[in-house]
Amino acid sequence: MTPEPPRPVPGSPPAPVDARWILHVDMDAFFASVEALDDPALRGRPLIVGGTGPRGVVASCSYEARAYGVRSAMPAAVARRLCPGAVFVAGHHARYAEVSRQMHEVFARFTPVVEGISLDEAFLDVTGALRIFGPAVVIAGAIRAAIGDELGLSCSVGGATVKFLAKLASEAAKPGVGTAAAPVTAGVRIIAPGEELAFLHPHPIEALWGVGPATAQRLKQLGISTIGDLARVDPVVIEGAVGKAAGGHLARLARGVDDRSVEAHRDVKSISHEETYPIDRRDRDGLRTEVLRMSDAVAARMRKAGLVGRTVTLKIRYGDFSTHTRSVTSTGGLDDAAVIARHAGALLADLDLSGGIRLLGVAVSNLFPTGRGPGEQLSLDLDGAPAPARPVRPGASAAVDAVRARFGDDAVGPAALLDPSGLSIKRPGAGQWGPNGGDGESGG
DNA sequence: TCTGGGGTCCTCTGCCCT
DNA sequence: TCTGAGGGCAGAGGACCC
Repeated sequence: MTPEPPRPVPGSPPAPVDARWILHVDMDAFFASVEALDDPALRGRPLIVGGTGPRGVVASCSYEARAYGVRSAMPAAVARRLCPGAVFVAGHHARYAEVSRQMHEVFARFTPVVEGISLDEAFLDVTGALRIFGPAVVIAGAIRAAIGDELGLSCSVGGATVKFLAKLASEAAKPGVGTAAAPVTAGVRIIAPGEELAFLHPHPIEALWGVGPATAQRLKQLGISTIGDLARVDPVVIEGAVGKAAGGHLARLARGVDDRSVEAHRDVKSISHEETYPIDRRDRDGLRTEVLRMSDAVAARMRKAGLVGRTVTLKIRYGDFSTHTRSVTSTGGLDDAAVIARHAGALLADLDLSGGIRLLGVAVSNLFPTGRGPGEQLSLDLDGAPAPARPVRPGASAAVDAVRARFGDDAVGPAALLDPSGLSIKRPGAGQWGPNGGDGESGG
């Protein structure tokens, strides 16, 4: 397909065609916008996508909801209090993934070098496209127009010669953001070479990628509150405050130095599944069944990705929100639900559950492609005694995958996961943003 | 106000081996 | 044989991102 004819964005500086140019595309209120796209009745209303139960959080919200102070990652209970009239939607992850694929089809018309950060964000290295489509500002405008015309969605695009500045620029281009010194120009903000530090230094340190609440607190104790402050401090002092790796990295960013490239492909390092329960749990037998269910979910995703792993990690979070992990590393690769569950179950057996746990999770890391790493997986009996090593073979797991591919995820699974009626199998995935409260939609 | 789920990366500590 | 240093690795936890 041929890209849209480029539309110049007024007010943005021209970009030289000989520099490296990176764009950061960030969809505006993505999940909420997709919901409103699919259901016109939701348009123009305060809309909150996320967990609707007592322990849910806000994953995305419309700009109408933001006007009430609702923000992403906010507890759903707080959001409901701030905006009682909001419509709550549990969300449709598969639909968001589908729209995300369509976004990437648009990106691919402009450059093959696309790094997806999440469903709604991506970096694009458009250096090679400059001579075809024009300067970065024109490409940014064309992408934004194509997303709007073809998908019916709005996005913000930032552009710069380095990655993290492109991201900051897209945030500056968001609706409602902008100052007299740095006005927003139609959802596009380009940081021209030479303008970097003037744009960067007034930002608070929290704007830097990698500075969260804990790091910001430490830096503020040193009297550092803006990126400009950070740039004026000796990097050794920063390293002393936040550690060598992070300190050196932040010191470079504060000077506008970021040599990271746009990576079109990144290897997956771990695959996990975790869930928060509506009320704290102490039932060890029930939790062992949960471990099996989560192991089944993780194993299925690993096999789908063609990966096996060596390290199994069990994660629990107690009622007081303290989080603990226990892990074990096997000598061979594993991708079988029963084997993962036995490792995780043995780790669970060593933990004290008397205080009640709110979250349980199973993860597998140390991943490598099937057939490319250690060729055996160690099996543990449920009582923790190791069983003889056996080769990794498709066997029963492959049969399960084949049945699921043909008849759906609920068609087959471990017998222990049958519900009391025996008619259906509990599956992972419910409660993407925390346990839901009931019908998944309320309010209005 | 009370904190999801799926990730990555870093630091620290302890153990084992040389 | 004992001890200490140093490297590599595993395990655990923390911080951060979207």
